[in-house]
Amino acid sequence: MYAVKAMPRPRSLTPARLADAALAVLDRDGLAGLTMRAVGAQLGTSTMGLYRYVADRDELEALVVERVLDRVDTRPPLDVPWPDGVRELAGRVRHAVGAHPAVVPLLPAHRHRSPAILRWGEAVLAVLTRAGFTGTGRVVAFRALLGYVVGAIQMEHLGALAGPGTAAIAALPRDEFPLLAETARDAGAVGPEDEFGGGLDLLLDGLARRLDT
Amino acid sequence: MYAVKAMPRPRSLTPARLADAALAVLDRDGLAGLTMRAVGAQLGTSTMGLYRYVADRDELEALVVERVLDRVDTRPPLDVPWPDGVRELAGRVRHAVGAHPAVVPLLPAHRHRSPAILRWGEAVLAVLTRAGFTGTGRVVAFRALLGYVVGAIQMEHLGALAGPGTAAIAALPRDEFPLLAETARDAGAVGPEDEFGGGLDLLLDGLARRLDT
DNA sequence: ACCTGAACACCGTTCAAGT
DNA sequence: ACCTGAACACCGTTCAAGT
Repeated sequence: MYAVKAMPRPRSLTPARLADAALAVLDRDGLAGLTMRAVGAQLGTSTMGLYRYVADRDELEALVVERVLDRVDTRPPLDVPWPDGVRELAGRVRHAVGAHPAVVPLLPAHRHRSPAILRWGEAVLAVLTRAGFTGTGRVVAFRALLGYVVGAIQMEHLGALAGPGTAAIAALPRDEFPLLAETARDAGAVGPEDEFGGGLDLLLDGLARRLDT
Repeated sequence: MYAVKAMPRPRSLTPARLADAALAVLDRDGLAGLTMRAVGAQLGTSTMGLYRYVADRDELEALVVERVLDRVDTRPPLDVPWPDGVRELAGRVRHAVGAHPAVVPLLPAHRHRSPAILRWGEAVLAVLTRAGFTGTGRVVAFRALLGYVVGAIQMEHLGALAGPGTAAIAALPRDEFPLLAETARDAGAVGPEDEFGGGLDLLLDGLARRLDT
């Protein structure tokens, strides 16, 4: 009979539980409320307990970002025309982020290291490659889509034209910003969905032209 | 002879000097180093002295953002074909931000309230309007351009494909992210200038198609 | 009127101590 | 091995006091 190794005390937390708690705090109290102390309290453990699972606050943020993005389905839709495939993939990210808007300010800084976003990027590239993009053309296409999706989602949630900012802009001095005021008024007729989709369609049309020639 | 009002002691600072000092700190020490204490030290005044010119840290950040964006020429280029006009305006913002990359993380939060960005938006709309865009089509065009410019500039400086991130991505497990690895390798042949311009051209082509029909 | 320094209520994180 | 609380070095900001 072998000597039984002394059982180490089981860890009381899991990365998943930590991520859930941090996201709950973020949703409830916003980014300013997301502190190590608050997450500790949310879990009923000491603040310092978190450091057993996470090296620092930065890693906690990465965990929250991943918790949000991990939900997006990253299987490439290859059974539809490629523009529809791109629309579908872009829409999935937009939808996942829309469920937790407080995470938006964290996205730019943590995008690189997110496995979920990497999987999503691979899916976008699968669709683009199937469509016929290669080499530097594919690089530009991919970067443009990524840039647009990142920027548009941010605009939607930290909104200038859409959302609460619209009214403020529509009230701008008409003599100094006549076109901006007019455009803000017109913006009322365009929902956030159409705004996101409309801009994406512009990009997709531009991409389609590259494929023709 | 009138009684001379007691001269109030002249203010020792100006908003411009404050903005300059804050930008100098930001350029030197990065966003984490931009503190009220550091800016006070930079000016040789007390920390609390700043509060006479700025309500809080948020306003200090807005001042820095404005200091960077105020340099962009916002006269609409109406003497060239409209796509060139848009390229020119987008390039000016990109150039101004490129001179102070540490300001990038501050842009999304302070974009709305920046007079410089409003003037820039007015110029973009002038070009678009001259090109023939109106109503909701103009709204979508404007928002798409804004979203792309914001997103692409952010990508360039917090970079995923371009910059230091590229090498990391190129070293990804080839079996899990084959297309991402391939694309990152191809990205070496595309400079940041071409990447920004190439994506913008896609958008402009899409916009041109809207005008034809 | 303008500026200052001490003090307060927070942070993230180090570290020695508990079980 | 795992968890804790006190303590440290920072923040932004309030407030009473100085000239």
